[in-house]
Amino acid sequence: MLFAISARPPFNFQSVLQSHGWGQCLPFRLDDETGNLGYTLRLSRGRVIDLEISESPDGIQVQTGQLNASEKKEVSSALTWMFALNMDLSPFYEAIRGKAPLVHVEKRAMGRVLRSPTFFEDIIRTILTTNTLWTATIRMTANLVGQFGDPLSSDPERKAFPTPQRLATVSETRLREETRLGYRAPYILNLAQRVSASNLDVEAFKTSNLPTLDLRKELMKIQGVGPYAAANLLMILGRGDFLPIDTWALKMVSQEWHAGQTVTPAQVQAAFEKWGEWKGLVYWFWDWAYLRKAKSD
DNA sequence: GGTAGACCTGGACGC
DNA sequence: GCGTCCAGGTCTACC
Repeated sequence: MLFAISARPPFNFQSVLQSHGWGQCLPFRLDDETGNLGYTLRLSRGRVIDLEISESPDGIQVQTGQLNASEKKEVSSALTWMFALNMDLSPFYEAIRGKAPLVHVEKRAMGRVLRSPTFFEDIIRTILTTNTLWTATIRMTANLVGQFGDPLSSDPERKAFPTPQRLATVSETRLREETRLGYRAPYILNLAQRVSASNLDVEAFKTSNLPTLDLRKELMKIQGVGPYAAANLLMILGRGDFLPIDTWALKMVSQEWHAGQTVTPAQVQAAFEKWGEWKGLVYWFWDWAYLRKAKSD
Protein backbone atom coordinates (compact mmCIF):
# COMPACT_ATOMS: atom_id res chain seq x y z
CA MET A 1 0.00 0.00 0.00
CA LEU A 2 1.00 3.61 -0.58
CA PHE A 3 0.06 6.53 1.58
CA ALA A 4 1.22 10.09 2.17
CA ILE A 5 1.87 12.06 5.35
CA SER A 6 1.96 15.84 5.20
CA ALA A 7 4.64 17.95 6.84
CA ARG A 8 4.48 21.34 8.46
CA PRO A 9 5.92 23.64 5.76
CA PRO A 10 8.56 24.41 4.78
CA PHE A 11 9.80 20.84 4.30
CA ASN A 12 12.57 19.39 2.17
CA PHE A 13 12.91 15.60 2.08
CA GLN A 14 16.53 15.56 0.94
CA SER A 15 17.55 18.10 3.58
CA VAL A 16 16.34 15.70 6.27
CA LEU A 17 18.15 12.73 4.70
CA GLN A 18 21.37 14.73 4.47
CA SER A 19 21.09 16.22 7.95
CA HIS A 20 23.55 13.60 9.20
CA GLY A 21 24.78 10.10 8.46
CA TRP A 22 22.01 7.98 9.98
CA GLY A 23 20.75 7.08 6.50
CA GLN A 24 23.98 5.12 5.92
CA CYS A 25 23.41 2.92 8.97
CA LEU A 26 21.17 -0.15 8.95
CA PRO A 27 18.28 -0.62 9.12
CA PHE A 28 18.15 2.63 7.10
CA ARG A 29 19.00 2.26 3.41
CA LEU A 30 19.70 5.20 1.13
CA ASP A 31 18.99 4.62 -2.55
CA ASP A 32 21.43 6.83 -4.43
CA GLU A 33 19.56 6.40 -7.73
CA THR A 34 16.04 7.29 -6.59
CA GLY A 35 16.96 9.44 -3.61
CA ASN A 36 14.50 7.41 -1.53
CA LEU A 37 15.02 6.08 1.97
CA GLY A 38 14.35 2.49 2.99
CA TYR A 39 13.80 1.37 6.57
CA THR A 40 13.03 -2.04 8.06
CA LEU A 41 10.66 -1.47 10.96
CA ARG A 42 9.58 -3.80 13.74
CA LEU A 43 6.04 -2.92 14.78
CA SER A 44 5.07 -3.02 18.45
CA ARG A 45 3.33 -6.39 18.04
CA GLY A 46 6.46 -7.93 16.52
CA ARG A 47 5.62 -7.88 12.82
CA VAL A 48 8.55 -6.71 10.70
CA ILE A 49 7.75 -4.57 7.65
CA ASP A 50 9.78 -2.77 5.02
CA LEU A 51 9.21 0.92 4.24
CA GLU A 52 10.18 2.76 1.07
CA ILE A 53 9.96 6.45 1.84
CA SER A 54 10.01 9.19 -0.79
CA GLU A 55 9.05 12.83 -1.19
CA SER A 56 5.44 13.84 -1.81
CA PRO A 57 4.12 17.29 -2.81
CA ASP A 58 3.52 18.33 0.80
CA GLY A 59 5.61 15.92 2.84
CA ILE A 60 6.49 12.25 2.44
CA GLN A 61 4.89 9.13 1.03
CA VAL A 62 5.55 5.57 2.06
CA GLN A 63 5.28 2.35 0.10
CA THR A 64 4.87 -0.79 2.18
CA GLY A 65 2.90 -4.04 2.41
CA GLN A 66 -0.72 -4.26 3.48
CA LEU A 67 -1.35 -2.79 6.94
CA ASN A 68 -4.41 -2.81 9.15
CA ALA A 69 -5.69 0.45 10.62
CA SER A 70 -3.68 0.31 13.84
CA GLU A 71 -0.49 -0.69 12.00
CA LYS A 72 -0.93 2.19 9.57
CA LYS A 73 -1.40 4.55 12.51
CA GLU A 74 1.77 3.20 14.12
CA VAL A 75 3.78 3.64 10.91
CA SER A 76 2.46 7.18 10.44
CA SER A 77 3.37 8.04 13.99
CA ALA A 78 6.88 6.58 13.61
CA LEU A 79 7.54 8.45 10.36
CA THR A 80 6.18 11.71 11.77
CA TRP A 81 8.76 11.45 14.53
CA MET A 82 11.61 10.24 12.27
CA PHE A 83 11.19 13.17 9.86
CA ALA A 84 10.08 15.68 12.53
CA LEU A 85 7.13 16.41 10.25
CA ASN A 86 5.36 18.53 12.90
CA MET A 87 8.39 20.67 13.73
CA ASP A 88 7.91 24.44 13.59
CA LEU A 89 11.15 25.91 12.29
CA SER A 90 9.92 29.52 12.02
CA PRO A 91 11.57 30.79 15.27
CA PHE A 92 14.88 29.29 14.15
CA TYR A 93 14.64 30.91 10.72
CA GLU A 94 13.74 34.22 12.31
CA ALA A 95 16.87 34.03 14.48
CA ILE A 96 19.23 33.36 11.56
CA ARG A 97 17.59 35.32 8.74
CA GLY A 98 20.09 37.41 6.75
CA LYS A 99 23.18 35.88 8.38
CA ALA A 100 25.66 35.12 5.61
CA PRO A 101 26.92 31.59 6.41
CA LEU A 102 23.33 30.48 7.05
CA VAL A 103 21.32 31.86 4.14
CA HIS A 104 21.10 28.41 2.57
CA VAL A 105 19.37 27.00 5.67
CA GLU A 106 15.92 28.56 5.21
CA LYS A 107 16.11 28.30 1.41
CA ARG A 108 16.52 24.54 1.68
CA ALA A 109 14.21 24.13 4.66
CA MET A 110 17.05 22.75 6.77
CA GLY A 111 16.76 22.29 10.53
CA ARG A 112 15.20 18.84 10.87
CA VAL A 113 17.51 16.00 11.91
CA LEU A 114 16.70 12.46 10.77
CA ARG A 115 15.77 10.29 13.77
CA SER A 116 15.27 6.61 14.42
CA PRO A 117 11.75 5.45 15.33
CA THR A 118 12.85 4.81 18.91
CA PHE A 119 15.12 6.93 21.07
CA PHE A 120 16.68 3.67 22.26
CA GLU A 121 18.02 3.13 18.74
CA ASP A 122 19.32 6.70 18.54
CA ILE A 123 21.14 6.37 21.88
CA ILE A 124 22.81 3.13 20.83
CA ARG A 125 23.83 4.49 17.46
CA THR A 126 25.18 7.66 19.09
CA ILE A 127 27.29 5.62 21.55
CA LEU A 128 28.61 3.72 18.54
CA THR A 129 29.78 7.00 16.98
CA THR A 130 32.02 7.82 19.93
CA ASN A 131 35.75 7.36 19.84
CA THR A 132 35.76 5.65 16.49
CA LEU A 133 35.71 6.24 12.76
CA TRP A 134 32.42 6.64 10.90
CA THR A 135 33.09 3.47 8.90
CA ALA A 136 33.37 1.55 12.18
CA THR A 137 30.05 3.03 13.38
CA ILE A 138 28.39 1.77 10.19
CA ARG A 139 29.98 -1.66 10.68
CA MET A 140 29.06 -1.98 14.37
CA THR A 141 25.45 -0.99 13.65
CA ALA A 142 25.30 -3.48 10.77
CA ASN A 143 26.64 -6.20 13.07
CA LEU A 144 24.04 -5.41 15.73
CA VAL A 145 21.17 -5.45 13.23
CA GLY A 146 22.48 -8.50 11.37
CA GLN A 147 23.08 -10.57 14.49
CA PHE A 148 20.14 -9.61 16.68
CA GLY A 149 17.46 -7.95 14.53
CA ASP A 150 14.18 -9.65 13.68
CA PRO A 151 14.08 -10.55 9.96
CA LEU A 152 11.58 -9.48 7.34
CA SER A 153 9.61 -12.62 6.42
CA SER A 154 9.71 -11.93 2.66
CA ASP A 155 13.46 -11.16 2.73
CA PRO A 156 15.27 -12.49 5.82
CA GLU A 157 18.42 -10.63 4.82
CA ARG A 158 16.67 -7.43 5.82
CA LYS A 159 16.35 -7.04 9.55
CA ALA A 160 14.91 -4.52 11.99
CA PHE A 161 16.91 -2.82 14.73
CA PRO A 162 17.19 -5.17 17.74
CA THR A 163 14.80 -4.62 20.62
CA PRO A 164 16.09 -3.83 24.13
CA GLN A 165 14.67 -7.21 25.23
CA ARG A 166 16.72 -9.09 22.64
CA LEU A 167 19.95 -7.20 23.35
CA ALA A 168 19.46 -7.63 27.10
CA THR A 169 19.84 -11.39 26.68
CA VAL A 170 23.13 -11.22 24.78
CA SER A 171 26.39 -11.77 26.64
CA GLU A 172 28.90 -8.96 26.96
CA THR A 173 31.55 -11.26 25.53
CA ARG A 174 29.53 -11.83 22.38
CA LEU A 175 28.85 -8.10 21.93
CA ARG A 176 32.53 -7.45 22.45
CA GLU A 177 34.01 -10.19 20.28
CA GLU A 178 31.42 -11.06 17.64
CA THR A 179 29.58 -7.77 17.25
CA ARG A 180 32.94 -6.00 17.55
CA LEU A 181 31.68 -3.29 19.89
CA GLY A 182 34.88 -3.43 21.95
CA TYR A 183 34.76 -1.54 25.25
CA ARG A 184 31.31 -0.15 24.27
CA ALA A 185 29.76 -3.61 24.79
CA PRO A 186 29.00 -3.18 28.53
CA TYR A 187 27.45 0.25 27.86
CA ILE A 188 25.07 -1.16 25.23
CA LEU A 189 24.25 -4.17 27.40
CA ASN A 190 23.62 -2.02 30.47
CA LEU A 191 21.28 0.28 28.53
CA ALA A 192 19.38 -2.64 26.97
CA GLN A 193 18.98 -4.34 30.34
CA ARG A 194 17.75 -1.19 32.09
CA VAL A 195 15.24 -0.42 29.32
CA SER A 196 14.16 -4.05 29.08
CA ALA A 197 13.56 -4.25 32.83
CA SER A 198 11.61 -0.95 32.71
CA ASN A 199 14.16 0.68 34.98
CA LEU A 200 14.70 3.42 32.40
CA ASP A 201 12.09 4.82 30.00
CA VAL A 202 14.23 6.37 27.28
CA GLU A 203 11.24 6.95 25.01
CA ALA A 204 9.91 9.43 27.60
CA PHE A 205 12.83 11.71 26.70
CA LYS A 206 11.02 12.43 23.41
CA THR A 207 8.23 14.30 25.17
CA SER A 208 10.07 15.47 28.28
CA ASN A 209 9.32 18.95 29.59
CA LEU A 210 12.55 19.06 31.59
CA PRO A 211 14.78 22.10 31.04
CA THR A 212 17.54 21.20 28.59
CA LEU A 213 20.22 21.34 31.29
CA ASP A 214 18.36 18.76 33.38
CA LEU A 215 17.65 16.62 30.34
CA ARG A 216 21.37 16.68 29.55
CA LYS A 217 22.16 15.51 33.09
CA GLU A 218 19.70 12.63 32.69
CA LEU A 219 21.24 11.62 29.36
CA MET A 220 24.73 11.70 30.86
CA LYS A 221 23.63 9.23 33.52
CA ILE A 222 23.56 6.63 30.72
CA GLN A 223 26.89 4.80 30.58
CA GLY A 224 28.80 5.71 27.44
CA VAL A 225 27.05 9.06 27.04
CA GLY A 226 29.40 11.97 27.72
CA PRO A 227 29.21 15.64 26.72
CA TYR A 228 29.52 14.96 22.99
CA ALA A 229 26.95 12.16 22.86
CA ALA A 230 24.53 14.07 25.11
CA ALA A 231 24.68 17.13 22.85
CA ASN A 232 24.12 14.94 19.80
CA LEU A 233 21.10 13.30 21.43
CA LEU A 234 19.72 16.67 22.51
CA MET A 235 19.92 17.79 18.88
CA ILE A 236 17.92 14.72 17.90
CA LEU A 237 15.36 15.69 20.52
CA GLY A 238 15.14 19.15 18.98
CA ARG A 239 17.14 20.93 21.69
CA GLY A 240 19.98 23.00 20.27
CA ASP A 241 21.44 24.48 23.45
CA PHE A 242 24.64 22.42 23.48
CA LEU A 243 27.28 21.74 20.84
CA PRO A 244 28.41 18.20 20.03
CA ILE A 245 32.09 19.13 20.16
CA ASP A 246 34.24 16.44 18.58
CA THR A 247 37.54 16.58 16.74
CA TRP A 248 35.73 17.65 13.57
CA ALA A 249 34.21 20.64 15.39
CA LEU A 250 37.63 21.61 16.75
CA LYS A 251 39.07 21.45 13.25
CA MET A 252 36.26 23.47 11.63
CA VAL A 253 36.34 26.26 14.23
CA SER A 254 40.13 26.33 14.08
CA GLN A 255 40.01 26.84 10.32
CA GLU A 256 37.05 29.25 10.35
CA TRP A 257 38.18 31.74 12.98
CA HIS A 258 41.69 30.88 14.25
CA ALA A 259 43.77 30.51 11.07
CA GLY A 260 44.25 26.80 11.64
CA GLN A 261 45.65 27.20 15.18
CA THR A 262 44.68 24.57 17.75
CA VAL A 263 41.49 25.50 19.61
CA THR A 264 39.89 24.22 22.80
CA PRO A 265 36.29 23.05 23.32
CA ALA A 266 35.71 26.30 25.23
CA GLN A 267 36.67 28.28 22.12
CA VAL A 268 34.25 26.25 20.01
CA GLN A 269 31.54 26.95 22.56
CA ALA A 270 32.41 30.65 22.59
CA ALA A 271 32.21 30.86 18.80
CA PHE A 272 28.52 29.93 18.86
CA GLU A 273 27.47 31.30 22.24
CA LYS A 274 25.63 34.28 20.78
CA TRP A 275 23.12 31.99 19.06
CA GLY A 276 21.67 30.92 22.41
CA GLU A 277 19.12 28.11 22.15
CA TRP A 278 19.86 27.80 18.42
CA LYS A 279 23.60 27.30 18.73
CA GLY A 280 23.41 23.58 18.06
CA LEU A 281 21.43 23.99 14.85
CA VAL A 282 23.56 26.96 13.76
CA TYR A 283 26.69 24.87 14.26
CA TRP A 284 25.13 21.85 12.56
CA PHE A 285 24.13 23.73 9.40
CA TRP A 286 26.94 26.31 9.28
CA ASP A 287 28.43 26.74 5.79
CA TRP A 288 32.10 26.14 6.66
CA ALA A 289 34.56 28.09 4.51
CA TYR A 290 37.09 25.27 4.90
CA LEU A 291 34.70 22.75 3.30
CA ARG A 292 33.67 25.18 0.56
CA LYS A 293 37.33 25.66 -0.32
CA ALA A 294 38.01 21.91 -0.24
CA LYS A 295 35.11 21.33 -2.68
CA SER A 296 36.28 24.02 -5.07
CA ASP A 297 39.93 22.84 -5.09
C1' DG B 1 36.61 20.89 38.96
C1' DG B 2 40.49 19.64 36.09
C1' DT B 3 43.77 16.25 34.17
C1' DA B 4 46.05 11.91 32.72
C1' DG B 5 45.79 7.45 31.21
C1' DA B 6 43.21 3.35 29.84
C1' DC B 7 39.80 1.48 26.92
C1' DC B 8 39.29 -0.95 21.71
C1' DT B 9 39.14 -1.16 16.77
C1' DG B 10 40.65 -0.66 12.23
C1' DG B 11 43.11 2.01 8.83
C1' DA B 12 47.59 3.83 7.37
C1' DC B 13 52.21 3.23 7.05
C1' DG B 14 56.93 1.29 7.05
C1' DC B 15 59.61 -2.69 6.76
C1' DG C 1 52.31 -10.33 5.86
C1' DC C 2 53.60 -8.34 10.15
C1' DG C 3 54.32 -4.82 13.59
C1' DT C 4 53.64 -0.12 15.00
C1' DC C 5 51.31 4.14 15.27
C1' DC C 6 47.32 6.92 15.42
C1' DA C 7 42.43 8.73 15.69
C1' DG C 8 38.28 8.77 17.97
C1' DG C 9 34.97 10.18 23.19
C1' DT C 10 34.14 8.34 27.76
C1' DC C 11 35.31 6.57 32.17
C1' DT C 12 37.94 6.32 36.31
C1' DA C 13 41.39 7.52 39.48
C1' DC C 14 43.86 10.99 41.23
C1' DC C 15 45.12 15.69 42.54
